[in-house]
Amino acid sequence: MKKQSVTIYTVAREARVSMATVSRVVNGNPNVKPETRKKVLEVIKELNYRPNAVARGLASKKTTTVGVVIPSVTNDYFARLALGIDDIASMYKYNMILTNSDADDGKALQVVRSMMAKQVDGIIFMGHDITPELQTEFENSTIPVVVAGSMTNDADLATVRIDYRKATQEATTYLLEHEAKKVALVIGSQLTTVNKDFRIPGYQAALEAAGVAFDDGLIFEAHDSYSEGYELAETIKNAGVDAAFVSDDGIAAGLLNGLTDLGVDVPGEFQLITGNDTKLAEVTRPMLTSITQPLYDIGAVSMRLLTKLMNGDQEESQEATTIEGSSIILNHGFVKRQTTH
Amino acid sequence: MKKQSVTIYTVAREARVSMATVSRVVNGNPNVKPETRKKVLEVIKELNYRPNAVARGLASKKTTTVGVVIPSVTNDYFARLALGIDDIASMYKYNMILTNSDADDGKALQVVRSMMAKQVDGIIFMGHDITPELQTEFENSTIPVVVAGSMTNDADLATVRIDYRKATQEATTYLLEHEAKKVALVIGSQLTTVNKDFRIPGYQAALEAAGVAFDDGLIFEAHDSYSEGYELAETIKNAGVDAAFVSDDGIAAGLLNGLTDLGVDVPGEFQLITGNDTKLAEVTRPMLTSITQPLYDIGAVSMRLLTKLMNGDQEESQEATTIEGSSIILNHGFVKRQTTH
DNA sequence: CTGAAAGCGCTTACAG
DNA sequence: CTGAAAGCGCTTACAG
Repeated sequence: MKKQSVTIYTVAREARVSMATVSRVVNGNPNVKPETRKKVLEVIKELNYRPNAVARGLASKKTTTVGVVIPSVTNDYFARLALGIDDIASMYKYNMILTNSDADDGKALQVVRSMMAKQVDGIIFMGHDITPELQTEFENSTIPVVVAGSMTNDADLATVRIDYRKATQEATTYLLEHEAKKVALVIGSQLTTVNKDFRIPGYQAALEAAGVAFDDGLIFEAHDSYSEGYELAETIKNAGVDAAFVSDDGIAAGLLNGLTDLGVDVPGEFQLITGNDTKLAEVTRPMLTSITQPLYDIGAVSMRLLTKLMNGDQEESQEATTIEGSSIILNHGFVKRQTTH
Repeated sequence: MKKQSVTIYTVAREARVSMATVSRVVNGNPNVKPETRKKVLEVIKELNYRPNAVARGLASKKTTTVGVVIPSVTNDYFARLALGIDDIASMYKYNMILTNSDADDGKALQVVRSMMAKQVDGIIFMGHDITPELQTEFENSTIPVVVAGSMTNDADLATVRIDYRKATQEATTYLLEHEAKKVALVIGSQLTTVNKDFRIPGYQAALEAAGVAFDDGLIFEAHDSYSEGYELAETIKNAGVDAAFVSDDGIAAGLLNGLTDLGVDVPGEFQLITGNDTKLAEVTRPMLTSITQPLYDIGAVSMRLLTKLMNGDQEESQEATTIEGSSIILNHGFVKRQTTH
C-alpha cells in the first residue's frame, strides 16, 4: 500500500504536536491532555502507525525480548517448559528468541552471545552443566538469567525446578517396597551436577534406608533418545535387574518396548518408573508409572521470575513453594500406572 | 566487570581510526588496509567489543531475525519442523522469534503484528487457514512469508509441504486393497483448505477408483490431541468402520489405544494408517503404519526459501522437488508397520 | 501538559 | 583505503 513508512515524525506533523507527545500517548503516559491524546490517536489510526520496536529498543535500552536456550524443541519435556515460558512472556508483552543448543557446549555459548548482541532483556537457560566460558559470559553481563527445569554447575544462577534428589529417592523407595530386589538407575551422564549431586545421592539414600548395598554397576547412562533406551533393554536385562527408575521418558519408553520385545513381562518381571511426566508416559502400553512434574508451571514460573529480575524487583517468597538460595522448588508428585505393582 | 559499555566509538578512538573503518572491519568489508584491520581487530579483542545488533538493525534496516509462528511447540510434528528451521536459521546467522499461536486466530494476528513491530526480516508461518485481517497484514507488508508444513487459504503465500492429496489417496487405497471394507478419514476441521481441497478429494479419489461409494458420515473430526483420539474410538467402532487414515499422529495414537482398550484387535479387526511421521508412531504398540514426511527438511527448506526471498533472489527450481506455483512439494513416503495387513 | 534537543550505537552514501 | 556527516526512529531528561 504505502511506500514511505510512517514514523513518529509523520504522526507528530499530522497531529500538530511534538514527537515527544506522540511518544507519550503511545506509551500510555498519563501526562497528556485528553483532547491532545484523542487527536493523536486519531492520526495514528488514520495513518496506521506502528511504532518501530528496534528504534525504541535502541533509545530505551529495553527490547522486550528474552532469549531462551533449549537443548531440543523436539524433546517434549523441554517443549512443555517452552510453552509455559511463551505464555507468560506473551502475557507480559515479551517476545522470545528461541534457539536449540543441541546440548552442545560450543553452540550454547555462541547462542547466548548472539542473544546478548541482540540486547535481550533476560535469558532463560535450559540444559545441564555449562562451560567456564559461558559462566564468564553470564557473569560479565548485567542481564538476568534463570535456569528452567534443569540444573547447572553454576550455583549462582537462579533456577526453577523440582527436587530431583527427593523425587529419585521416592521412586527408588517405591520400587524397593514393592518387591524389587535389584533396582537400576538410568540417567544421562553421571558427571553432570543434577545426577552427581542429586539423583545418585537420592538413589543411594533410598537403598541405604532399605538396607540394600549400593552397586554402581546398576547405574546406566543413556541420553535422551528412544532408541538408546530400546537398546539398553538387553544390557539391563542381562544385569539381572528387576526394576528401574529412568529420568527421561523417551528412554523409559524405549526401554519398556525393548524389554517387551525381548519377552520380559512388565511389570510382572520388571518394574519401571519414569521421571519427566511427558505425554509419552501415557501412550505406551503398559502405561508408565511416573514421577509427575508441573512442567508448564516450571516454565511459567521461570518466566515470571525473570520478569521480576528484569524489573530489578526483589525475589519474593510468599508462594507455596520452597526457596533454596536462588532456587524455586516446585512440588512434584507420583502417579501409579501400569509398569509397577 | 566494566560499567561503561564499549561502543564502536570507543574502538575507533583507541585504534585511532574512524567509526566507519571499525564498521568495515566488523562487517568484513575488504576495503581496509591489512595493517589497519589488524590494529582494529586487536583493539576489539582487547576491549571485548561486541557490536550492538539493535543499533545495527536500526541503521541497516535488517535485523537478521525471522519470526516463526507455530500452533504449538508441544506437537512433535511442528517441533520437528521448528528444529529444521532453527538449524538453517543458525547456519545463515539468523535468530528466530518463536511464538505459539495456540491455533487461535486472534493470537496469530497479534503475534504477527508484534513480530513486524520488531522488524523481522521474514516470517515462517505454520498453521491452517488465516483470517482476512492477517491476510491484509501480510499483503500490506513487504517482508516475505513462507508457510511451512501446512496450507492456508491464501494461495499467494509460498509454501513448503508434501502433497497431502496424494498421500491421503495412497493411504486410503492401501487400506482398500488390504481387505478394508469401510474406511474412515479422521482429520481436523472439514472446512479447512488442506482438508476441503486436498485430503477429502484424495480420499474420495481412492474410493472412486476402488468403486466404493463415498459416505460423508465416515469423515470424523478431531483436533490435535491424544485424548480426543482416544474418545473417538467408541464412536468410530460403533460406526462399523474397519480401517482409518488419520492425519495427526497424536489422534492416531489415541484412537489406537482407545480401540485396544475397547477390545478391538488392531490390525485384525481394524487397520490404521497415520500421517505425520512423528516419533509417536513408533512408540505405540502395535506400531503405527504411516505416511512418512521429511519433517526436518520441510522446516529446513522453508527457512532456506525464506533466506532467498529476504535477499530478493529469484526462486530457483533445480532441486529434486516439484514446484507448483509458489509451492515447493517435497516427496513423502510410506512405511508399513504393525497396524495394517 | 508540551516541546526542543540530545542521544541511543550503528551504517551508508559521499568525497577524497 | 579512509573519514566526516547524516540518518535510522525512537526515548529521555530538561525546561517551561
